[in-house]
Amino acid sequence: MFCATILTVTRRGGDTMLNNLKLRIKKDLEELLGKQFNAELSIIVEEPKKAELGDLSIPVFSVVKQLRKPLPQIVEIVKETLNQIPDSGYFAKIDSVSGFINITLNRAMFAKLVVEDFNESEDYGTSDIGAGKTVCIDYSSPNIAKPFSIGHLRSTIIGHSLGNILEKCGYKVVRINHLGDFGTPFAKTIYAYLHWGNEEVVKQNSVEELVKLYVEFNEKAKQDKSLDEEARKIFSELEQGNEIYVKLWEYIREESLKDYMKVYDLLGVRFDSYNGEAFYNDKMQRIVDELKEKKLLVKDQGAMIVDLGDDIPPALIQKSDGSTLYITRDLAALFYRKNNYHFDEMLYVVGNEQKLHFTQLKRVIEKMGYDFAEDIHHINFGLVLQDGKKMSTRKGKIVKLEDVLDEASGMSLDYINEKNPGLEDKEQIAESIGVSAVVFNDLKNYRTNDFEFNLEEMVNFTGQTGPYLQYTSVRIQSILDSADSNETTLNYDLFEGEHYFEILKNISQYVDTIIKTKQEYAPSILAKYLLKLASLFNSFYAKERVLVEDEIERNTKLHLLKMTKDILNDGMRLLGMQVILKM
RNA sequence: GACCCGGUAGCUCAGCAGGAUAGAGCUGCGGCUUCCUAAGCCGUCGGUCGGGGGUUCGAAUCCCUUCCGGGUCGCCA
Repeated sequence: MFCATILTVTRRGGDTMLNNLKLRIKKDLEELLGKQFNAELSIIVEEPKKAELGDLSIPVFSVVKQLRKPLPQIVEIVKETLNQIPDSGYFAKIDSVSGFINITLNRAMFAKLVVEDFNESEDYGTSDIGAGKTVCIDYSSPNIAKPFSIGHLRSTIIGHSLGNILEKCGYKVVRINHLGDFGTPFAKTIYAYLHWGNEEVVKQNSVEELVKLYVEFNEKAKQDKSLDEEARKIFSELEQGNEIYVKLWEYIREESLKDYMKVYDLLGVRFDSYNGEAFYNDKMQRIVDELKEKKLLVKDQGAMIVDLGDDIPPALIQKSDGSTLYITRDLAALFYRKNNYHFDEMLYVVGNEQKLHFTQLKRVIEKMGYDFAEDIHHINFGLVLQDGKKMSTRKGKIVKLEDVLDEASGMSLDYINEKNPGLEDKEQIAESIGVSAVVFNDLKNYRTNDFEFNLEEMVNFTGQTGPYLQYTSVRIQSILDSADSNETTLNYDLFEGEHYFEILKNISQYVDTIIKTKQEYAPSILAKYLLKLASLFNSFYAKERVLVEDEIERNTKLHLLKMTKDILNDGMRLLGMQVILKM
């Protein structure tokens, strides 16, 4: 009877069953107790810290306070009331310990619900919170003519992963690589190429050579201040459509993109649009005009600015020489996206250091009188550190992401040669492990924090790492491969066992975890969840033999394993990791 | 100087819409393989939750203050 209700609610709300149960208990208790005492009460239903205490827990201190009755009396009243609610059929036991009422569920009954829900669901973990909504994500967005460094890693994988997670929640996702293919730095490269560049050499090794030229420019500019002036002039002319510069621009952009695609292929990252800053070159005047019309633009020290109030600095829209700035192009991009993709949310996966820029961007939109400022989210993230310092260079050289990925793959291969030398497709698998290790190492850390990039730790591939997840999945796969798959009935009583139930409970929380991950735009939430699930399985594996004689027991275990593996694989996919079958 | 972010075990990090004895991984130490992949599992050592006040029955979590580290603050992106 209740199964039906719960399953319906699950489909509709996208919550896990355990969470649903919590919410219902909360609501029912508040209603019944409220009626009884004519008071508005807020009941907390949580999970006890220690599993031995029970499956659900209700601290009653606040009730004691509000109703001004002795604690033991309140405990009795709440217990009594708990027995009256419709869900009480799920309770196997209700205890109380020093102000906490602990409920132990009828685990077999609960397990049946979870298993049935899993079986009936086509893609477990999906929800409809994003149905009919579109989200644009601006991520990766490297600056052209520079190597794809470790610094671009975070934006790329956080953005990619969030895209996957949003799709899982039913959103339509538009992935945008807002290439930094414009601006003064770019003009510097053009100047250097024209003056000191060698066409043949650049053709051979384009990006590397272009970077050399850019560096050379900056070194010479230190001596000769007029060079910066020259670059600004070139940029201004490029903006006006100077043919030579435009042609050069196209060439450099093409070559750089080719280089980046190698990394994107390695990571499995794809975009719907590669429209970079330059794309908006002819779309900015409209913005400037509109700002003028709305009397928001003022001249200040020769530049055109929008005043944003006392708490933040004004936004610089136009330089003294009339050329545009970063925010001008971002405004143009924003309106273009709003008009073409009709987004419900616009996410910018960009580092912490640009916080002010996005605050200004939102404020300008508000000042212009648009209501979608609140749909703009800066998905900020911290630095990648090495030995506590920003990891952009190593021995003075920029750390290329490709090199890091190669290094990780190489280490994986060493490990395979040591552990499983006979493995087929070793190189391919080593690459999957290495790349995924780097990806996971990033995503397991909470976004906004800086994190330590520790190659040493990745050499070990042990503990809270990508390979740990892959290994767990592979282990399960291996068992499933060697088992006959004609499933019969399951013995739900087995789920009374702690190590069974813990896994099952986690499985039931998958949807919730994904939704929370979306709400906080924090893939680390999903990453930590997967580690927990993998860890629970590995403990189970050490304790229980799966392929036992008893058919029903065997099938029950196999089914638990299959659910676990499906979630691990799906979760890894959402994070942008690669799922492998053997290692 | 102003604003923002961080400070939890030797190291890397969870926990922070207040709740039970503060958790993981790594490292160290000690165990586990006649049996489904030991990249695993189990045990153990290790903490004034930066310091000091306050609110509360109860604070790592909320408020104030202070110290330390990082970021940002008009013609870069």
